[in-house]
Amino acid sequence: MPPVARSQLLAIYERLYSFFGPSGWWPGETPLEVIVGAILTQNTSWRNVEQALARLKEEGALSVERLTPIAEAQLAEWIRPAGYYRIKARRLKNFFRFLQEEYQGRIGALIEQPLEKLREQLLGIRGVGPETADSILLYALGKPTFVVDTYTHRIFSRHHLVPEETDYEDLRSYFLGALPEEVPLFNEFHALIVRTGKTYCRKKAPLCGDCPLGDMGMERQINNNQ
DNA sequence: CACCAGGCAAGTA
DNA sequence: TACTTGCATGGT
Repeated sequence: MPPVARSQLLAIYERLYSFFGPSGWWPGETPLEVIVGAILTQNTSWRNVEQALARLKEEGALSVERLTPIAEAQLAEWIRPAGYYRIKARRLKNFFRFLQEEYQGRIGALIEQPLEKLREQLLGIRGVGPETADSILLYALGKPTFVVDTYTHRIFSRHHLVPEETDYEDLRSYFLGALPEEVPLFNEFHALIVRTGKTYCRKKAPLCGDCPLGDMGMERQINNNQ
């Protein structure tokens, strides 16, 4: 039996959806913009990423044709507001090299590939870890994977819904195993988790008293204390 | 001023 | 294998 039972997980989803309403994620107009945003937002506030994306649009550079051959130093300068701009320029170039070499620069060709093969390929790119890979798969390509992030771990471990030591792949497996395989559900659930984390589950100043999850998870905590 | 944000990889023991 | 550190801007 997984740490999070199916019925409990769906109840949590319903609670969050009732509280926040639909999220409309991912905030990006094209698959390419979603992919670039996924790399730029690594350990970085979305507000900063927006500035970098806006700059790329101003420069007319937000396309596969422009980004594939672009000079890394030039790209770094344009994405500077997103932070870690040198390493992220390298990571973006790594992605576009992969896209060119494996798929002739065609994002449409990615979508035809099976989920697990594509996930392994993305994880093989330097600078694309599990969260970035799953974000690209779900939000840019519409594949049925679940995106885990720091908020997922923080919220679920704080509510004693999973053990503190649960890692990324374990959390992803729990969600995938407990939820019906529906892209819109995976999409909305992750968005709701991030919205919950931003408002009610910060690293400091937790504000757990006002958390929309209320006391969901307390039963498990009592069980653990037996 | 300190701390944090929708990670990831490289270095160390 | 299991920690630790570097990467960097911008908002609270």
